[in-house]
Amino acid sequence: MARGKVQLRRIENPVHRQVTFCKRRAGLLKKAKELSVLCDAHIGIIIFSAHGKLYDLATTGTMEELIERYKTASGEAQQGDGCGDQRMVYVTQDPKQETMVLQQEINLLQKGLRYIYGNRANEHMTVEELNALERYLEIWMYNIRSAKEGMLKAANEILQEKIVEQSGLLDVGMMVADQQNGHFSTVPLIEEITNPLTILSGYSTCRGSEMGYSF
Amino acid sequence: MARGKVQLRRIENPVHRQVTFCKRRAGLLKKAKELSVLCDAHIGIIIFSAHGKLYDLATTGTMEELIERYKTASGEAQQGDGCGDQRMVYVTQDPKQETMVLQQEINLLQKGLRYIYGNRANEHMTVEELNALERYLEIWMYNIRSAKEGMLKAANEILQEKIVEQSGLLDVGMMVADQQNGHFSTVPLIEEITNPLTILSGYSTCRGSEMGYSF
DNA sequence: ACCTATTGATAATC
DNA sequence: TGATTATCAATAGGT
Repeated sequence: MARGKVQLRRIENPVHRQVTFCKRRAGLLKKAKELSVLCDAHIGIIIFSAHGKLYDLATTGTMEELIERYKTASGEAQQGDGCGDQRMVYVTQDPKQETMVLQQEINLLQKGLRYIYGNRANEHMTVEELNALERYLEIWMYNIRSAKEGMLKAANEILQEKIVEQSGLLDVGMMVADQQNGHFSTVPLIEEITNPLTILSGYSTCRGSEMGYSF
Repeated sequence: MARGKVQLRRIENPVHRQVTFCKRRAGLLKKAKELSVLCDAHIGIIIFSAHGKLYDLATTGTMEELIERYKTASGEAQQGDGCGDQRMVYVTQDPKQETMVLQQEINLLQKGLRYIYGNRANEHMTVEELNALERYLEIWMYNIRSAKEGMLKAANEILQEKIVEQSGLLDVGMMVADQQNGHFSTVPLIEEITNPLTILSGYSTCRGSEMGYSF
């Protein structure tokens, strides 16, 4: 890319190769994170350096989850869509897969519960799992707050209707308070919710030019 | 990239999102192949689109091979016994009661999951439940971030020890940077931490290996 | 590590 | 979809 076109073959100079490996590896992972955020994709990347060192990334949940999902998805697979140059394996989001994703998330949540509430000596969580959990929670909070907002709006609309109907004075504050402690089952949606995991609020950038996770 | 800087957040327009997904997915896989060729790296990529379609790439052998290798390489995570356990939220003595509280919370979480993921028409949550869930999540986030900070501090201490041991010049920045995309990938750099540790009075004397952290 | 000249990727548009 | 192109982003080579 810069100062000279690069040939698409193994870099012979070991120093250059190592430097390029570091730079491009960072670039690749950054691209993956961007794709994940921009397009609701769930991406797992496994990189083994020439010397066997492992680098990995799971934009959603844990790598284990993605691997499990991969196995079931690739098991029943074929076909391709019209777009890309790569083989595409799985076709549609079937209930089985969706159920599995859900179950995996529940498992992680339960593990997190035991870890947080229980004795940490009996429950071990990797940094990766903790990060995955944190991302889940952020998304949940977003969804929950959206839902509450939606409820409030719906409540307000109903109030408005009643006010119009009666064309009279009504103690609005009283009614809203009433709804809050009661049951309001008709929950308005915010928008299409494909998969909450993917409504990632863009990852934050570390100060400087490095990209990283929010802490 | 072109005609306007892109924001790092989910693309709302479904058409744009799909187009970008196709383009960037192709770009990502191309980059991976280049990295693999240029630097002798073995790379596996798993991509699930928002609709559950699977796209994958294995630059070397099969994905299954890479996955097996991944499990071996990442499975070398270790764990230790717990050190003084901090219970930040609930302190319930009776195991039976604690179990019950846990189970209740799990039930709420699962309900929340179904609510968020599934059809909201089939799952109703009251505002009160949503509020409770939100409180749980806030507490969780606090705990998870604390745990991560504890891990980081423990990791730093180990690094410090290594530096002292060698009583020589070691490029710490390099080491950490190297780990960024490796298995410490989600742990922020040392320099970025300083203050947050004040939250963690309880962890200060603990070593990572003594706390059940898996690095 | 850090800096730029270049190349490469891609968002908008047709 | 498939091209085109104006711009932005990644990075090779050098310090």
